[in-house]
Amino acid sequence: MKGYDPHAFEPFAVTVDLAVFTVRGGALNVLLIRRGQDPYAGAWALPGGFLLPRESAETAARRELAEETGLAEAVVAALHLEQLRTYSDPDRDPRMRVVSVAFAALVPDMPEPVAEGGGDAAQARWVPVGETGPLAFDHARILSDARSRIGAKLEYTCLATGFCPPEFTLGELQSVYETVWDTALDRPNFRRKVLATPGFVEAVPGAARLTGGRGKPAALYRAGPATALHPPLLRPTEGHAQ
Amino acid sequence: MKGYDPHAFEPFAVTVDLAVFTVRGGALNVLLIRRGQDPYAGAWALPGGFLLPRESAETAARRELAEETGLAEAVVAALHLEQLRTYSDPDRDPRMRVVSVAFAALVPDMPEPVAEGGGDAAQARWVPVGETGPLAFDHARILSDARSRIGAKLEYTCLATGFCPPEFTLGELQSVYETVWDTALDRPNFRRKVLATPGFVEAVPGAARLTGGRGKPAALYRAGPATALHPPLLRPTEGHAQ
DNA sequence: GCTGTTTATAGTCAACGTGACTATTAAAGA
DNA sequence: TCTTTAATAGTCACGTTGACTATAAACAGC
Repeated sequence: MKGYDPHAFEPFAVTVDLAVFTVRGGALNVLLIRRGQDPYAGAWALPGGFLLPRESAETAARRELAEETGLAEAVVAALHLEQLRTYSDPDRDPRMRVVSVAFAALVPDMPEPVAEGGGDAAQARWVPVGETGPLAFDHARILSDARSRIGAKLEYTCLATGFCPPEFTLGELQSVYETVWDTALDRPNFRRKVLATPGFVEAVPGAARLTGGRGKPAALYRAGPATALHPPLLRPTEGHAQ
Repeated sequence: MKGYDPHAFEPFAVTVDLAVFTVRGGALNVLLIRRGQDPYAGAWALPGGFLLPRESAETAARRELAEETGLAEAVVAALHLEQLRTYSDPDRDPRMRVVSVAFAALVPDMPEPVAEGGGDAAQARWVPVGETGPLAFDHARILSDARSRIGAKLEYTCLATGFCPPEFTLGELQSVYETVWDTALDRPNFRRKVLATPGFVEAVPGAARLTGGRGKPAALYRAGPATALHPPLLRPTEGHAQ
């Protein structure tokens, strides 16, 4: 089955689809674009597009992300981008056979809703997950898969810092967990756990942020070199004992 | 970028590649086939092949698995098959642009090395991971990714039973963990943990296997309905405290 | 049969992580 | 100044886990 006779295989179109998440106003938001073209014209969809002839899926995903969000290439190159899975149902696109590699990306809360790429995608905006209406193609399914993957990975990786600006307080980090998991966490316990995990966060030498907040000023932290969380930070009320 | 102008995208070939694992003789083995055709002819490779026009990647993976192993369709349909990730480097195939969706599969130790599918693949055999020489394409990378994914999933899922026959002893289950992780586990502690996890295994009503073994006969268990392991069964010596 | 080996199973104990709290400190707003 | 809000410090009991020891039930060899 691995012969390379040109008639032995079917040509497919290959796309990437991106579930780009951010935490905004106490809710987990996802980036959606309004489709301007034929299948599902006018519907909201995840950003994405076709692979160029010499692009890998990851390269294409970062390119699309830069185009769609208007972020600088250097910023996009540093973002957490994770391949989710590939969707290949024969009928997932009404027109033709399209195989799509889905990615999940995490970005800190961005100043403006979003810029717009070329003249192709009509609009782009942040929408709280759960308030997205029906989406084009199987994008609701992709979004659902991405959401649960991100939630699960917060348990045993350090990627929560990907939702935070370069310097952040432990309160901000905790609210990332609380927003993604949609649960409340005990503040002292969260703090104890995060600080007890070597390399998760590291204190910024001097400074404590006074201005905006209306409580005791919090210390600032940066993301540390660790990527995994051992032992994991399990979310509560997830149908398990202890 | 999501227009459907037929000239807007490049056609790709799409394949599936399978990392099929089993535990044989105290080692984790992977199923390899010897390529009979042009690119990398004579080299060992993971089984796989092109998607048929109306197949999803998962359907194609199960079809290839059945063809390559000679297992009955019903058996293949019940196996644990998990999408790993998609490999899309532009140069991963020297001939053309091929995007491959990789899967990992777990099978119990099978009686015979393996049957052979059509007349296409020259040979198929089980090889201990780590004793595979160089592999065709980027299959060494895929195998490596599959191996670490399987090892990680043993920690927080119940899929270890996928390596076991329908009825098994706790000693056999433990040796699956020990083989995949390549570490020794304390037997009483392993037993306590497995039995304390509701739905992981359930005792077979009557019977204890006496024949083959040369110690006290062990009780037989079946895989239970649970799929997740909460709290996880963390592997030791993995660079973390406790 | 007896004895040693092998494996399964039972049980103990201390260390650690975690959930549930309470208390204190330091800012902003009334 | 007093209240409110949030950060930080600290306590305590419980459950899980790692490291052990002990017993039971088979077989192999003498």
